[in-house]
Amino acid sequence: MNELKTITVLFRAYNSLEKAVRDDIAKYGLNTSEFGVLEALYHKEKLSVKGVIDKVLTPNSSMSYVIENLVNKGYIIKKQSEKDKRSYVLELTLVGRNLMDEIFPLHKQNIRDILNVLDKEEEVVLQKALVKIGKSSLRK
Amino acid sequence: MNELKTITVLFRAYNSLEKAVRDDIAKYGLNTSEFGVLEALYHKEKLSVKGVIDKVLTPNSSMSYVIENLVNKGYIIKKQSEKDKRSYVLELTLVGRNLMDEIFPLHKQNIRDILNVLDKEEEVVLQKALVKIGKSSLRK
DNA sequence: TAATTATATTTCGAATTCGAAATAATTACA
DNA sequence: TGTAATTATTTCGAATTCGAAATATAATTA
Repeated sequence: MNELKTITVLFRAYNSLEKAVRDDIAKYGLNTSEFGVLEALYHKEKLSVKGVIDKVLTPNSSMSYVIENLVNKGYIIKKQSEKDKRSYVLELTLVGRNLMDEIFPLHKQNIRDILNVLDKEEEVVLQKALVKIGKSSLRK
Repeated sequence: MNELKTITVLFRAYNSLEKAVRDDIAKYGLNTSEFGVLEALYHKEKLSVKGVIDKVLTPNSSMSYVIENLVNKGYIIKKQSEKDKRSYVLELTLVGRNLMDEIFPLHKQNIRDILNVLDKEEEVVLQKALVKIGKSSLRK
């Protein structure tokens, strides 16, 4: 059949899923990049800028901008590291944490509602295949 | 385990795959949106702007811009439809077609090289799961 | 046929994204 | 130790992306 079908359906699935997430998160005045940073900090307490970059999919040149916006919105604080003065440590503010306490469960449920069209086994195979693809595309 | 693992690996797989494609196509001075339009026209001969939009993932507000660039680059022509004067018909120029004759097989091979980490069966399951997810996220 | 609704496309303004180069601090190593 | 290489982050400028509103034409309906 069509040799590119897999990439086509992957791109489509990503796009509609990403849009569902984007629309959901937009209700709280956040975009996907911002949410990614908040999510990373929500789970890790403290992270350097580099630490966040390693967790999310936003390139460093965009990250400064994203972080600046989050600081301006009052959701995170940014402090120069004592040990390594090149580095800046990020942390949620109380407001940021409260926001995530509110949003995160809804976000998670929203995604689960979508993914629950898959049965358990199917989801596991999917995960494995996607991990393989992720690695495989890096080697190019 | 982690309930969000599936979306995480999906986003990662998409990102690295998309970057591989982007870098590949960038060699020819095209971005992903532009390539999507050329690809649609490469297979369909003629399409209206709407026809293209229905095939690719670019929203209409961005499409005008993408099309304008492709016209300026000399890869497509755009002509008002006789039947329906709201509509504009797009078509590859000879230059555009030659370009695609050159690029498309390489692009296809590039993607197959990445996807061939999957065995046949795995790829089929993946496709099915992704189609389900695509539909499921639209219903939100 | 006039008025209404629907469809195709563009415009607008603003936000986001990117790669490449710059800056600043740290580490390696000759 | 001094110089080079590496790492963390930002800046810059330009391109791309988006949603919402506008425009223009076509189809529907009263």
